[in-house]
Amino acid sequence: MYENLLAHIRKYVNLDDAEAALLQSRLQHQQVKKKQHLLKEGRVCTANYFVLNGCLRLYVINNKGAEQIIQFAIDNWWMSDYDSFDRHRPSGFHIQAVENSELAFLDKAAQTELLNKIPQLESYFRVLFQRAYTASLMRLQYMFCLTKEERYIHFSNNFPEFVQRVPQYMLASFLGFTPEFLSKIRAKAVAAKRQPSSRRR
Amino acid sequence: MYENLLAHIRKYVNLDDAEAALLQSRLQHQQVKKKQHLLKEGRVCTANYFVLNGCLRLYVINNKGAEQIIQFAIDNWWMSDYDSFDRHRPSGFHIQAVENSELAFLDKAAQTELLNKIPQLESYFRVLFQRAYTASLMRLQYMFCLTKEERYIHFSNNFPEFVQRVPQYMLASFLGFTPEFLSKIRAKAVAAKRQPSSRRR
DNA sequence: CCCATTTCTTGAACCGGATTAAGTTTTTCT
DNA sequence: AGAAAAACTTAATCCGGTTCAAGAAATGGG
Repeated sequence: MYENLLAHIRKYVNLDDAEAALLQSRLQHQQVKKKQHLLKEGRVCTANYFVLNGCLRLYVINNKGAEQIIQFAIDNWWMSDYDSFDRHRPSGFHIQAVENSELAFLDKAAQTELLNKIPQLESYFRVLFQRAYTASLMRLQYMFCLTKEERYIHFSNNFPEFVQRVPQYMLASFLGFTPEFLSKIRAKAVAAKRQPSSRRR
Repeated sequence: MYENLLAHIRKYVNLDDAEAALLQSRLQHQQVKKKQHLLKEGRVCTANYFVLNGCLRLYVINNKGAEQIIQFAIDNWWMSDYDSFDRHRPSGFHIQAVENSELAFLDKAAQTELLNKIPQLESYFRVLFQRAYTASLMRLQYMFCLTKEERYIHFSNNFPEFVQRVPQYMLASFLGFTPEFLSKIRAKAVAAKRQPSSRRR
């Protein structure tokens, strides 16, 4: 059980058998069906979720009542509202399954205990948060420096499998534009493929 | 020396005298003048900087040749290109002093040694990166959900001192719009203040 | 297998904010 | 103090992308 998670942790730090056993004894397992919520706005986020397989999304409802996707989590990613989780404050986010998913999770007590008893986990999460922060700054850079069309092209070149995996309207939301505009970009790309010479005129 | 930094660390974790002494022995000190660079695009980032006082900015040159500010660091903030720093890869960023600033910094060897010898520092940085990541997701949320004018108003309500501290064209860049547009927003705000009743018509 | 729901597409009208260009004010340096 | 550089303002024009509306296609649950 949780072999994928243990393997993921061991890519970054060493865990002896006792530590792995302790960790496994505190991990909880959850199956969620597509569209099932793990967190709703106004509730306190009580878990740090690890996606064994499947896909989650974290989103807000904006002032026009529309869903705005802030983050996705796929296989081998952690997801939580860390501010709500750590400080026991009501969350402004929703977390929902995009696909039927299999999750491992730690509640707050388990997370705290494990960080105390297994110092390597502090290293593990330090590295993960450092990378998540770096990735998030890169995302801000793309938001600032690229047009919406360029952002879509860049993203679909870098994560072609992911583009196949989620509905287009969710991808549009994540990239910061409308589904209608994404349709237009794709229509343009198809037209360009059909008559490649026209791109050069 | 470095009392501010030690105090900052001790807000999050315990450090005994020996650990504090070890840390201080590895910290280096640097004064930088306004506009002086700490990192230029194409170079490897060799330090993790802590701002004792002053202000730094991290920016890129976009495809139109203009500076795009990604992040600021003021008193008691760490700043680095962590990807470049950790993996010894050429950076795509510039780091420059916005004001004359006093810095403490750790080079890669010192950072590695200290993280190994003082496990609490892993906890300290884990917490800081977790918060930085959370803050960065909030920033993405504002980028997605607010108009540029709303973003300026929100930011200047939340960080009024900071708005006073940096040139307007840098603030405009950080918030993702042009200096001309910021001028327009401010002109509008002044007009509204002069004739408050007109806001209600 | 079929109906309901979800997702995707297309086009016309519109708008938030960029661009360009010129002038003004403020700061800095000697 | 005086000149140069840096920072800010204003206004006209333009465009990337949204909004709105309606229909078409795909998906899925009973």
